[in-house]
Amino acid sequence: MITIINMTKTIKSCSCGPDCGCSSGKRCSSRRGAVLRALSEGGPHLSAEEVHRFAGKIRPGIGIATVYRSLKCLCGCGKARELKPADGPAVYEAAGPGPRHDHLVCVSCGAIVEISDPAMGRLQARLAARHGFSPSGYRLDIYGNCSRCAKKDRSKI
Amino acid sequence: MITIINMTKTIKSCSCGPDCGCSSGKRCSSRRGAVLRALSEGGPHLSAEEVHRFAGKIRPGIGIATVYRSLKCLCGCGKARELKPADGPAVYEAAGPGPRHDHLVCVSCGAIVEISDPAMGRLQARLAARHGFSPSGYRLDIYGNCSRCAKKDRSKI
DNA sequence: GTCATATTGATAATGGTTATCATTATCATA
DNA sequence: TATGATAATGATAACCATTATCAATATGAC
Ligand SMILES: [Mn+2]
Ligand SMILES: [Mn+2]
Ligand SMILES: [Zn+2]
Ligand SMILES: [Zn+2]
Repeated sequence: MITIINMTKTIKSCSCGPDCGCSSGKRCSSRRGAVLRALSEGGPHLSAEEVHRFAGKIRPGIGIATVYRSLKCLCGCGKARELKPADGPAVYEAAGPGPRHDHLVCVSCGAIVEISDPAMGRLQARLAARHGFSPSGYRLDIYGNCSRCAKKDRSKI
Repeated sequence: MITIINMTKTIKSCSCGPDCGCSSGKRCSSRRGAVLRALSEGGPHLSAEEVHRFAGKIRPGIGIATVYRSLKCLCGCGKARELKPADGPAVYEAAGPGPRHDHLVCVSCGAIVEISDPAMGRLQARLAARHGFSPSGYRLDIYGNCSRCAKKDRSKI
C-alpha cells in the first residue's frame, strides 16, 4: 500500500487564532477556533453544552452539532481531552503540550482538584512496557472525600 | 441528628447465592444475585445489555430495568465496578475484596488488558493525602497500542 | 398469616450524542 | 481572481443508553 503525501502543502498561520488542528490535513475553521478558545478561557472542565454557550459569544450562531464535531476533532489532535464523570455528561478540557494532570474527584460534593506528579507518568510507562503496550496517554481519577466533606461527615456521627 | 440502627437485624445466609449486598439494609433478591453471578461468570467486562442476556439464563424473565438497578446497587456496595469507555456504553465487572486492577486499552483494536501493581495503590494514596483527600478508590486507564497493533502499524509504513 | 414496603417488569420518557442533508466556506488550481 | 472539488456547518431528526413511572409482586419483621 502506497500513501501519497502532498509535499507542497505548507503549514500556514491559522486564521482561527490558535492552531485548531487544521495543520493536520483539516481546513481552517473559525468555529473550531472558537471551540478551542472556549476550552482554554471558559473554565477548567466544560460540558459540550457549556462550550456551546461560551463559543457562541466568540462566534455567534455556532451550532451544537459543530461543537460536538469540533470537540471530537480537537481530542483527536491531542488539543483537548474528554473526561467521563460517573454521572452527567462528558466534560472537556484544553490539553496543551505542557505537563498533563490528573483529577481528585470528591464523591460527596463533586469538586474536582487537578493534580500533577511526574511519578505517575513514569509508573504508567513502566506498566505499559511490561505488557508490550506503546502508551499514548492515560487517565487517572482518584475518588474520595475532599477535606471539607470529610470534616462535615465526621461532625455528623 | 440521630440515626436509629436496628440492632436486632441479623445477617442471614442469603438465598441469592453470593451475598448480593442485601446484608446492608436491602432485601434479598434472586435477580440481584443473578446479576452478580452474570458479572463473575459472563466475562471480564460486560455491558448492561450483555449482563441482561447472561442473567436471563440464570433467572429467566429478568427485566433490563432491574439489571440497571442491580448494577447500580452492586456498585454502591463495592461488589461491582463501572467503567466508561471512550465510546460505547458503560461496562461492568465484578469487584471482590481481592486486589484491584487497572486497564490497558488498545486505541486501535479495543482490546483491554488487566494489570495489577501495588505501586499504583501507594502512589494514589500519597497523591490524595497531599491534597487532604480521603481516597475511597481510583481508576487508571492507560491508552495506547497493544503489541499486535503496534506491529501492524509499523508494517504499513 | 398479616402488613408495610422494597423490588420488579413493562414501557414511556429523558437527554446526551450522532446522522442526515442542503447550504456555505475553504483552498488548491487554473 | 475565478472556478471547482470538497470539507465544514446548522437545523433538526434519529439514535440509543439510561432513568422514571406505576401497578403488580416478593420479602421479611411481627
Ligand atoms: Mn482537568
Ligand atoms: Mn477489568
Ligand atoms: Zn485553524
Ligand atoms: Zn442476597
